[in-house]
Amino acid sequence: MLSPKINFDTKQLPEALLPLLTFARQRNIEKGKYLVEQGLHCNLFFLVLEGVFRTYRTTDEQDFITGFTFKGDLDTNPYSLFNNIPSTETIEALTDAVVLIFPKEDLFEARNNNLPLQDFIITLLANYVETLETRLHQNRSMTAEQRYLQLLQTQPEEIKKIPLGYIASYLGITKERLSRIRKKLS
Amino acid sequence: MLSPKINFDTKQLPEALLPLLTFARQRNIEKGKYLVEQGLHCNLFFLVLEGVFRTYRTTDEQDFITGFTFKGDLDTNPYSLFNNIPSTETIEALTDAVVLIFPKEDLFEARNNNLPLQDFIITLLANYVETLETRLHQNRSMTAEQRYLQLLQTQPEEIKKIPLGYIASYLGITKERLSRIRKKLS
DNA sequence: TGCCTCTTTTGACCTAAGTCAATTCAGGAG
DNA sequence: CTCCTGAATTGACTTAGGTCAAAAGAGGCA
Repeated sequence: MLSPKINFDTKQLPEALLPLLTFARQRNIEKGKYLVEQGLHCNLFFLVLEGVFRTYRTTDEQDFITGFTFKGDLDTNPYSLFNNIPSTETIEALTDAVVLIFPKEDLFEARNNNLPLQDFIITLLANYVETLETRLHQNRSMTAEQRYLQLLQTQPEEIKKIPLGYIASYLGITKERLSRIRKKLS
Repeated sequence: MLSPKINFDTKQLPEALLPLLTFARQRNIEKGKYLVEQGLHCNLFFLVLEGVFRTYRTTDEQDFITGFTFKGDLDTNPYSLFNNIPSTETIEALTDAVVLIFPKEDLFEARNNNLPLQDFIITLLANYVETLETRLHQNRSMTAEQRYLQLLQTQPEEIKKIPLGYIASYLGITKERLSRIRKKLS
């Protein structure tokens, strides 16, 4: 996810995004379908109205999950979107989902004469940088168990919907290890 | 570092930064001095003209190095700068250094009527997000030795100037381990 | 030249987490 | 209900990397 928990009630989108709303299309996404694909150009960003997504990178046949996206989160691959190059990761629906899609052309169009929108994007990215740096830091300073407990604490509801193997991949550990951690904690 | 290797020859700054140049102040920084401090508001970004910096986070008396900044790199704490909140990390000169400082007020002033500058910042941040995601990914998919080799390959010159203990911290390992990795490789 | 301090190296031992392989469990399709 | 398939658990064993403590280098400077 790029942004965690935007406070949206359909009409309660962030001010800066309102001008984009006329261009946005609501779409149903089937479980297992991709919104962004590693190797292909990412030409949208989206807001999750319903469902769960995972973002992952594939190397040597192996998937590494870098994040999850839940209801109320904005997501995209900023590197691909803003540099106009192929995406370095895949974003896949883990459940049937409903999203609000903002096509790239419209975003870029709107961006040209809309300073609040630019500011909004900058803040979003700056906050995401912080999220990533914190994760990097916690990966070194905390044990797998501590990281799992922390995840439970920050995302108690959402985490229940995600298979153990995916959570393990996100935490950077094996499924066996997470299984044992859960056993120990119960 | 926020940006790696800007192609600067004093006058070869990125187009978008030129309007900021009149506000920029060149300053000498003594070894050991801070440009940004964890817990304090970050009110600048800077370009390294000479010297080396390290960025680190402190928890429980322990420092964790999140990155180095070399000649030609831009750096700041974007989270603090753009949200106007205390910095989550410290940026310290590892050697005597010379930097070009862009004060926050001037940046924010210039940002208001300068779309190319906004675009430039967005690209910078999007690229840094990618750098961080790649690091996070490599921390799980590669061994300490592979990560060290890769660092050697991408920063062969710069790395020579940095004490072993700092490199180890950056790689997320102990100094003893890095010492052994070096021994094995020689 | 010699002393002090900081950095790096080396050795012995420990532990968190991975690997592999065999079960067990759970949910959907007939 | 029963079968099948993918997910989760469990056990036995291995390993990358950490910890602690001591020794060896390597400047800087009086």
